[in-house]
Amino acid sequence: MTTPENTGKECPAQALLKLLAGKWKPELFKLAVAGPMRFNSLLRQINGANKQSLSVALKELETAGLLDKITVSEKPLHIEYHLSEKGKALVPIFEQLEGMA
Amino acid sequence: MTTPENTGKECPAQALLKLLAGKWKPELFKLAVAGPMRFNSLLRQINGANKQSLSVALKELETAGLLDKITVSEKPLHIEYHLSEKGKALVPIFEQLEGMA
DNA sequence: AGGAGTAGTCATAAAATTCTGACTTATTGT
DNA sequence: ACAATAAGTCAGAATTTTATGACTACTCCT
Repeated sequence: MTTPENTGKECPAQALLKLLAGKWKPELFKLAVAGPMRFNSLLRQINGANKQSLSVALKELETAGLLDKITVSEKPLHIEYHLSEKGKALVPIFEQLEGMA
Repeated sequence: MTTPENTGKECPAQALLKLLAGKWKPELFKLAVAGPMRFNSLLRQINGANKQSLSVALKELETAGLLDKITVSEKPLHIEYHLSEKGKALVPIFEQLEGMA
């Protein structure tokens, strides 16, 4: 018993909920559904957001496998964040949530 | 316009997500699905939880209309927290989330 | 009348999240 | 060569969330 608390059997939904509820996350998710996103654009279009938080949020969503980070090696050479398959699977859940809010 | 940012058109899912993701919330929700809950019992059975946070969490869930607070005027005279209809409507969403976690 | 149980509140403290502003690295346009 | 754009990182500050421990008020049992 190295950890007296939370010894494993935690709520499975907990982690996912916390991930999705973080600041700017739902915003990002919604935008990702609409199409590929780019860092600096997000910074401009999401009123009030700051680099740091967006950066962290994107990284978390990516780590969780909800977003794919893609380097586009063309013309202006940039990075795009796309909704992954796993991310798309969450869309109906978001819709239900919005439906009952 | 006390708040210069987030002037209205926010993600509808945002608030609900934040509500559900707070500490002990999923735990409480799960227990509420299993049956009526009582304050001191929760304090004992939820390892690591503290009065204050539970109190606040219950109040928030109640305010959001997910739990009903019922005073039982019988024998030992106590209070019970029940899952409301609105709360029950969230159950399938939780299940889906758990399914993909 | 005294002790235990139930359901909290309150002020304060510690911890986690989010924000700010300065700085970085690489690519592109003129 | 220089400035702008793109995509960040970093340290420190401000804010928000959670946790602690002490205390209240009411009921129940003996």
